[in-house]
Amino acid sequence: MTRTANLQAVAERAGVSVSLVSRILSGDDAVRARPETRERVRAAARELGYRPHGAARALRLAKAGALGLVVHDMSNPIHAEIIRGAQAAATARGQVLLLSDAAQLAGNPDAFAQLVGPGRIDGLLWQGSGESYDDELTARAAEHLPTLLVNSRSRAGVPALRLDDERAARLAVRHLVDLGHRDIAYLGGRPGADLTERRHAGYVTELATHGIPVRGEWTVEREWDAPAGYAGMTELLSERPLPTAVFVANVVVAVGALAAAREAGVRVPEDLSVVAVHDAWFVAHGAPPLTTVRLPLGRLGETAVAMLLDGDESRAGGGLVIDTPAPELLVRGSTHTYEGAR
Amino acid sequence: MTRTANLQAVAERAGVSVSLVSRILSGDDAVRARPETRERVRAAARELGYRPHGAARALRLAKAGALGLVVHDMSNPIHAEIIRGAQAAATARGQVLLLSDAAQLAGNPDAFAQLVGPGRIDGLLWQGSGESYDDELTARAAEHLPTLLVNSRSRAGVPALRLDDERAARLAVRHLVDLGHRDIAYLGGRPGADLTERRHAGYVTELATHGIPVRGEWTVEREWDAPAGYAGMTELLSERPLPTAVFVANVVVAVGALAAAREAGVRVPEDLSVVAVHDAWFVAHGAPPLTTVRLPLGRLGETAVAMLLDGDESRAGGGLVIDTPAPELLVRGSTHTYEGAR
DNA sequence: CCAAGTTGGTAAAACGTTTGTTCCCATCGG
DNA sequence: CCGATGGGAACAAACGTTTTACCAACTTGG
Repeated sequence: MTRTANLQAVAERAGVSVSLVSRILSGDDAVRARPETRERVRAAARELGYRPHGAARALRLAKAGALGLVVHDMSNPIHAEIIRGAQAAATARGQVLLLSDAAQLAGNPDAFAQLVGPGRIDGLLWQGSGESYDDELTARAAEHLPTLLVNSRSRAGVPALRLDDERAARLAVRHLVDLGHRDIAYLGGRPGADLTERRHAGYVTELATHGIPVRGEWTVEREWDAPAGYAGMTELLSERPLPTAVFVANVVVAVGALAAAREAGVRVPEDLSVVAVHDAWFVAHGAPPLTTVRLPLGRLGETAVAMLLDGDESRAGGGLVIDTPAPELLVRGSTHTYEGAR
Repeated sequence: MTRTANLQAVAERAGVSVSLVSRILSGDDAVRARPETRERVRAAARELGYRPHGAARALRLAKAGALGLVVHDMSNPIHAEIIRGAQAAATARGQVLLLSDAAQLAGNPDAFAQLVGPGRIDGLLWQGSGESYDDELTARAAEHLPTLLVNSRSRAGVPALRLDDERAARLAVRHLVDLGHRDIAYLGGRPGADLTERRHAGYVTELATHGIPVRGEWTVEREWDAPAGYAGMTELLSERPLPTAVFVANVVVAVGALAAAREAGVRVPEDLSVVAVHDAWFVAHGAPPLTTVRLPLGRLGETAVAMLLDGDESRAGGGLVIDTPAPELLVRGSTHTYEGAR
């Protein structure tokens, strides 16, 4: 664990000044040096195993070379997908990614201050969940740093990037309609969250397009997790008349919903068709394999990083929709033609 | 986005020197200052919204205040659990976590150099997958940084932390034996990976304890993902005689295995009992809900961070097993009493 | 032969901290 | 009355970079 060589060590070995080494190694073409000198410097750097000191460079350049990424639940595969995209974009552009958890940050002011303080990160990506502290923390961060909300509409004046949730919802609902369903329920996420609202809007719009009235008792919103999906589906199954199909606003919720249907003895897809927004590897292997609408989550992460690095985040001032690639319907085993009254 | 105040600004406002401000704000009790001076300094800092500059501090202290965490697949819920634990421990101890992807690092030497170079991180956690580049990269990192392999045995001289896989395997197998099964197959992960080897060892040992011979054709190893589980189970189901129970070395593999059984018309648990290592939220809602053995993955992440921060990583020189809390059997719906010959 | 330009570099400041050392002044013991 | 002590604070160096400004030695044109 020997102390790594710095510029001065390289300079001494090559018999030149520190400043010359810096310029040559950083590929500064404006500097005038003999080819043989350049080669000597490079050789010295190589021999000593020189690697630039991150903190020193960050200090001098007033650029951390890092981006912060805050998520509120890593075990959610949806978020993992966003992280992966952000990670790839950051690495490709020579930046590192600093990961943190929203709930932990909310409970630890010092950690938050450290993260958004000067000299740590050059920009912040926030994948919240609509918790009350999200707005406060992101607004505070935005005072000091380029900040971007991810998978959300713009809140508290902070720019945001999101997906075309309404279109995804319409695609899913239209699939059900195409199969002959007219009694279609909506199972959402946390009430009031804009994700569920936008997907509900798509659901309503698509039904209207086909002249199908919306029944209030077939709209249930609980939370973004599987237990909520279980409870929500249980509630839907207590309604009379029963719907013949359910549009679920999130694949995680759908996992719980499928379990509830199974326990209630309702067969999917024979008795009830189910389609959900977002795809995840494990629902493709479920019983039944779930029909889903895939959205470009990875692209969302990539784009967010790119905008932050390009200082372009104000373009998303009022919220910006990533709509390519377009939402894609993946038909699997949880949706089925409506066969008429049972 | 105004430039944040530095120590000098605070010093001027309080009418004292920079060094005094630094000492007072860092709570240095050795410095002698009048209480009124202290208060004046603190007030000035508060009014100007002073927050220390991360890079400057890192440079001066020769401590980055950050730990690197490299994982090889974020969408794996097992890894998410480890990350969560590491994240919590790091935040609690005032460190930030720098996340990176093993495969991306392997393909991008510059990114790797930047990550492990001086002034970025004080230590490295590596959650690999047994890829060939893992050994090389971790060995290189270990030359410069305290490095710890996570969920692996010690490799290439790099210290490692792992869970009690053998005990977990024995617990799972014993559960099957207790249910009356004697024809128990093993479905593992990537052949040669030490994770699958240790779990296989537990399987063999536990069978031996009960005087049950091991049948070679009932041991199948493929990969650590669901498609491999599907293929592996399909292979097992082509054997004659059929086993009455399968111990699956990983919950992700088990998801694919269950799908294969379903498609083959083999009922779980009536025809075949299945138990897997590791727990994940979505298998609790599956059909059937999967019986699993939970291991303290979060604790693994926490401990790794703690050891790195305490400079204790050499204690794990030859590999160290985290065995508390103990593996826990979660009996759900995928295991069933053996009812005798079918 | 000399001024001007070019070549090949060097010196030094600055980024914001932390910390070992020094300095001034008042008080106190003798 | 004088040296020692200690309280209260300032000075200055250092961490490793980057970058602006500068300089010495040649070369060249007239």
